[in-house]
Amino acid sequence: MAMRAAAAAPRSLRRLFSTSTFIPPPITAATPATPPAEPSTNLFVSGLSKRTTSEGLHEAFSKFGQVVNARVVTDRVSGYSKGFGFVRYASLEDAAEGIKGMDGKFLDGWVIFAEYARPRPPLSPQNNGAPPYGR
DNA sequence: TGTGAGCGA
Repeated sequence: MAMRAAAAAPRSLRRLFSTSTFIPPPITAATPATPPAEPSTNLFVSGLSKRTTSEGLHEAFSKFGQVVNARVVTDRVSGYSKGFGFVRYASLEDAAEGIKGMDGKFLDGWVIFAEYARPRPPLSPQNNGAPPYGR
């Protein structure tokens, strides 16, 4: 009565068992999507309004933790906001609270997203932190 | 012009 599911196995799965090459899609491999970075005091905030400034970020994120520094990325030529910024907290726990307290929330009329910033190598002092594309 | 999903000079 019951043993009929095995016989009625999906034809699609038949190939997987007949194939000698067991190559399942690795989950730990590089994913096309953007994986969340590891916990850090540096937060990456996106979805900011063009009118949002670093002060707005600092005040908005300071309500969930001690913000050491907040900065909105702006264009050097035009000076306009790029629509995202960075917020650095005093500790990792404050950063986590800031993410859970501001991620998916409204700021300046726009829904913003807060997450850990990607690990980035520091600038070399020998180059005085000058951009590689600046002769 | 800065109505876009983006990681900083």
